[in-house]
Amino acid sequence: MSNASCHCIALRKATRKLSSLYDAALAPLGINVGQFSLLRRVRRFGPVSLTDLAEYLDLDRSTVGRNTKVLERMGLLTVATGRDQREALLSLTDAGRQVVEDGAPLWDAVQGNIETRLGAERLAQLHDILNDIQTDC
Amino acid sequence: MSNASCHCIALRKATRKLSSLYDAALAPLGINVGQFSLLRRVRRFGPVSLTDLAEYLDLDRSTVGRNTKVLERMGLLTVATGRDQREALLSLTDAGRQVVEDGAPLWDAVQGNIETRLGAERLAQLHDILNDIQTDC
DNA sequence: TCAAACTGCGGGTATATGCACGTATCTATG
DNA sequence: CATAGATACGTGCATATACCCGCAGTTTGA
Repeated sequence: MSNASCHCIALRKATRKLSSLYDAALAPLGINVGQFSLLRRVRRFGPVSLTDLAEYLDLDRSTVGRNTKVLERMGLLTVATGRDQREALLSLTDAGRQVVEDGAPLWDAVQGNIETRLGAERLAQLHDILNDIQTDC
Repeated sequence: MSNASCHCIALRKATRKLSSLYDAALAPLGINVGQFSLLRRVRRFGPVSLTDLAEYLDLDRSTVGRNTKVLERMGLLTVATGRDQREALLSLTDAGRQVVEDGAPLWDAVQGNIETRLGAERLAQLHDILNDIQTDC
């Protein structure tokens, strides 16, 4: 079976496509799906440090640091120093909260599209498999 | 169901993990899974233009152009001008062919691991779903 | 034949992502 | 209390990825 096309490449390809779908849906807000996800995490867990946020998002800390810089420049979140002066505590600005709120229906729409297209069963299969992939290392 | 976590983010996360697995396996060769995939395509279809290769890989042409530059710098492929002087025709060098050959067993190993871990059925489900995602736009 | 339309690329711009390294800060121990 | 070790970040480096624009070479239609 290993002669089949690379599972990794197939996954990457699908990820690009799916990302572009979500990105297109959120485009009216001027943010992409990664940024939307990050903002929602900050809304939910903020004020939160970069390290903790990176853990939640399962991304490298430095990646999160750079990604937040973009959102900070956009005025969607602020970075404050905590009691521990090393910590960069992230919080949403009013604009950031607004974007998350405005984005919800847009995100719901794409998410719903995907669910309709794939159906509940295959969707469950997908998440089950993805989960396996992530927990195997 | 839309309250579940974002399908796109889940896919991206799994893609990062899986990519790093493949990358680790190919690390002895000094290339990553994307580069390995590209080299194999060039071996199979070369000499091939950037535009055609981009189509095969389902990547943006400029992305492929940049990615090939890295491999060219590594001495794994060469860029020649075709009859149509605009075309950049890609071919593997001897070193490139060697890398593809040496990489085959390494790639087989990871690919096989994944297949063992997921099992044939779930693997078929995965590809079926990924295929759907890609063809829906 | 000659200009218009088309095509193939390169480069600029921007984000995403991870690793390695350096700096500032905190903490625990002698 | 001073210092070694741990922790939180930032930055440099490298690749991945896409979009847009402009240049140059090609093809085509009048």
